[in-house]
Amino acid sequence: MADERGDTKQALILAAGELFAERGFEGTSIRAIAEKAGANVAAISYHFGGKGDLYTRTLLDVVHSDTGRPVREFLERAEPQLGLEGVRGGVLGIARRFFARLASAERPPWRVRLLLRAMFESEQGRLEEVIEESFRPDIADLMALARRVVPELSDRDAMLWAFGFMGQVAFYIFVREPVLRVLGKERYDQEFLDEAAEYVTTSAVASLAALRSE
Amino acid sequence: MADERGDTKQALILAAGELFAERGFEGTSIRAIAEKAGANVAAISYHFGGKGDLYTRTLLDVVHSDTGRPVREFLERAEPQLGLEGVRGGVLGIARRFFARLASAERPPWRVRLLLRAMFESEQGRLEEVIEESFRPDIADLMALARRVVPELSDRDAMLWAFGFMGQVAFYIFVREPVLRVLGKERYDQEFLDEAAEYVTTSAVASLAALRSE
DNA sequence: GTCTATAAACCGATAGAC
DNA sequence: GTCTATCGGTTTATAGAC
Repeated sequence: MADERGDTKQALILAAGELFAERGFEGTSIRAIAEKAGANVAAISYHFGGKGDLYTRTLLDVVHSDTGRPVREFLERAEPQLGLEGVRGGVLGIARRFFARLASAERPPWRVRLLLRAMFESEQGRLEEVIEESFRPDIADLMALARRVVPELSDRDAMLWAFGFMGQVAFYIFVREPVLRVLGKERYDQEFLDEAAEYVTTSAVASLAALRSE
Repeated sequence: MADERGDTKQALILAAGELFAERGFEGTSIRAIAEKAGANVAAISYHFGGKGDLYTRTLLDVVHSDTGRPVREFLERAEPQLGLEGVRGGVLGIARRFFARLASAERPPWRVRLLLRAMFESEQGRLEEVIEESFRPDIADLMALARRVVPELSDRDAMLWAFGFMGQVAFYIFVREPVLRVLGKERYDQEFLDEAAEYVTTSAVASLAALRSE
């Protein structure tokens, strides 16, 4: 930390993360990374050991970059018990924050895309860390949220509800291109993201109500 | 067809499809494909022209392999107008057929995974064909199904409902590894798939009801 | 800490024998 | 239609000069 500026190192992580997210691990060469980062290829071995270690580093970087945990934060300030009307505003806020990442300029969407890709390509190392530090906590938080409304919800039902919510949101990231094609758009615009967040919320609340009345 | 046994060719398509689905285009070498197919590397150039053309061929093969269109088939035999109770059985059947692909041995799950990967990795060619012949028709069918229950549904709402349904199902394929890890299972078993199909149906019907009463 | 030069392995493609 | 042998290019990684 004392004798390293960390400038090149950070530039490499940033460039690598973006390239890995868009082209995948195998589709990204260390030369492309170095070029994008304005650094030398040898710097990758020097700073990280190799391409695989750099990949791991980019994943950890995204996982630990405190982008905020919308669900957790809502849980902390919400009432211990919620009605269907009370939970709607919370879920909508969460959905909006998730969807905001898809189009935000300051926090580029490749981060969440990198995580999704890592979960998809189970081969390449460090999936363990992504699951335990990102996926599992998010699912657990969503399950807790569901139980604020329906306390007697079984583990299985709460989990299915959480998967259903995450699945709907994730869909817009991992099949982005087909969705945009069908929409006839070049990129997600704010209007569509708002409507999508609104619908996902409606769906989640309605599903919760259906689970309660079973 | 007359002077080719088609044995090697078919074996190559099958082996390539499975490898592309699991490791991606860049992560799969023609040597690995040839070995898995029990053929020679040169056979790939001979039969298809090159690796890229073989990839295209595997995609077209999956798209055109008439695995059945559950939604379309239900639409054809269902009443022109459906109540919420009437649609539930149909949606459940559709969901079950989708989920059955995740664990079936005879119709291997890598086919749908290959399609999803192609939609995710928008770079590699022939995405157009996958969208137009698989994604768009499925979405259109789902939208038509929604309108059997809520005829006055707007395009936007019908589409969001379709995306929501597809998203939930796709989630279990796309993030298979993390989901299995959280479930503490090695692979999807019939019991879980049944419960998941049941929940997705409940969620879809409840969402439809919510859209109708808005 | 940065760079050039290069090693060693692998890649896709194919010429040419059978 | 199948195979071996090989070409030319690219990959990751690193030794060694600065």
